[in-house]
Amino acid sequence: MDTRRVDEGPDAAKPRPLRRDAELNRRRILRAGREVFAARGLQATLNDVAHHAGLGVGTVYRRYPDKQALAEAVFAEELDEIAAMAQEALAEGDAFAALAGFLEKSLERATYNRGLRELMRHGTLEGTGLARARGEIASRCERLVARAHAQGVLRDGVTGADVVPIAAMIDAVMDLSTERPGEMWRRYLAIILDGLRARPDQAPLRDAGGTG
Amino acid sequence: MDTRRVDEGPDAAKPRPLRRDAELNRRRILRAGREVFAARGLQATLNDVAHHAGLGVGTVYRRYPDKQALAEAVFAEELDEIAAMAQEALAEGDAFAALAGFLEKSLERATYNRGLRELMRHGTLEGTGLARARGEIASRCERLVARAHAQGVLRDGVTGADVVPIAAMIDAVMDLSTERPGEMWRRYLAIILDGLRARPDQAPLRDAGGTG
DNA sequence: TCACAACCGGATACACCATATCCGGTTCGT
DNA sequence: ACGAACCGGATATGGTGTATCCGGTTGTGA
Repeated sequence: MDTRRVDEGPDAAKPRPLRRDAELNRRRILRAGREVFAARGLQATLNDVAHHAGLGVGTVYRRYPDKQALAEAVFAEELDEIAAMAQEALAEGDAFAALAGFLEKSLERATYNRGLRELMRHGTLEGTGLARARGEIASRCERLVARAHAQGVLRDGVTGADVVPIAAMIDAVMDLSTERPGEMWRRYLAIILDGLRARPDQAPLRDAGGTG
Repeated sequence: MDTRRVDEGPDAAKPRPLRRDAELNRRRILRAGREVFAARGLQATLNDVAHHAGLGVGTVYRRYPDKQALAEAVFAEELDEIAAMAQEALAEGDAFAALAGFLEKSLERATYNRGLRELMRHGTLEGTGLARARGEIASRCERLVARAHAQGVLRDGVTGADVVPIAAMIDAVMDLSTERPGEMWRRYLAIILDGLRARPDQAPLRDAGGTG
């Protein structure tokens, strides 16, 4: 029997604070994870992360039972930062510029973050600890789009759900170039944004629903 | 000394025709390769192909020393078919419709062909047997674009080199949906095409050159 | 200062996978 | 009918990512 927790509530689950060195290492691991996943993508190994953090593999595995756990911790932070960008965009006056600016800023951040890009390409995130942040981003995109529609600057039929595919498309352009992504993607984002703008003579945009 | 080839030219390199059964199997393999690469992508194994062809692994390895060899044979055919589509498009009167139609048709073909999509995403193809077909497609795209410019229907600054990134973008949309690609990509192709169309008030398209 | 729990390191066991070969048996071509 | 060409697929090989284990070290509270 474990007597140390006898006075905590039934399901307290309050993890005792880490020893000082352990806590320091936890941060090191998180930071290394961010850097390694950004540089080499999600396929990077916990061994890679450990080495990059200057720690042993065992140390990493003790703190994060597997890659999934570390990845969730890392990307929860990053997605929150993107959610914050969306929030800022909601403050801008020109709704089209707000939407465009959000896309540009968030994609710019993704440029040198392979892990983030792989994540947003495979989408779902259901059942992971990232669902909350993802939902927040989605709902803010929805509002961004609604605002633009209200101002009449966005083509009829455009939806908040269009943001993810657009991001995926730009990501594909970044992937195209060997080595570093470069700035080519901005060209294509511009093209897409022009296709999204409301125009007088416009043909109706085809249905958003369907098989995928 | 090999007396059988004594009267062929210095570097004749004319492979003796295959035995009937071997030739039959060669075709079976090629066909199976097409189907398997289309369904499961380039990561499919030669063992997979062999099984799908109803043949032993050894049979496949004898004909095609490795996956690369088979893949080149398979995709040379497929790229030639796409090159033919571009050729047809060059005959159409309306140059914008021709370009749009070519993109739509070729991407439609890619929809259910994972291997083809992976190929066009990674691009280069340099140093493979596919470089020729790729070059043919590229030059026809160039002509398609030039024609559209001549008719004044294409936005200033659009290049033949834009075709590959556009294809990559649509491919990314197809990848987004779990399971079969569906028809969603047509929506985004429409958006992009609208962004490509010449318009009176248009801002100049940003530079095509650069780091990638 | 001491004692012990918590922690560290990284060699290593494990499981998985694609690749490619080898060779006894079979079929084709002459 | 004879030999060359061919077939089949079990299996050797090498590489990779995952996760554990345990002897040695360090932080912490008494």
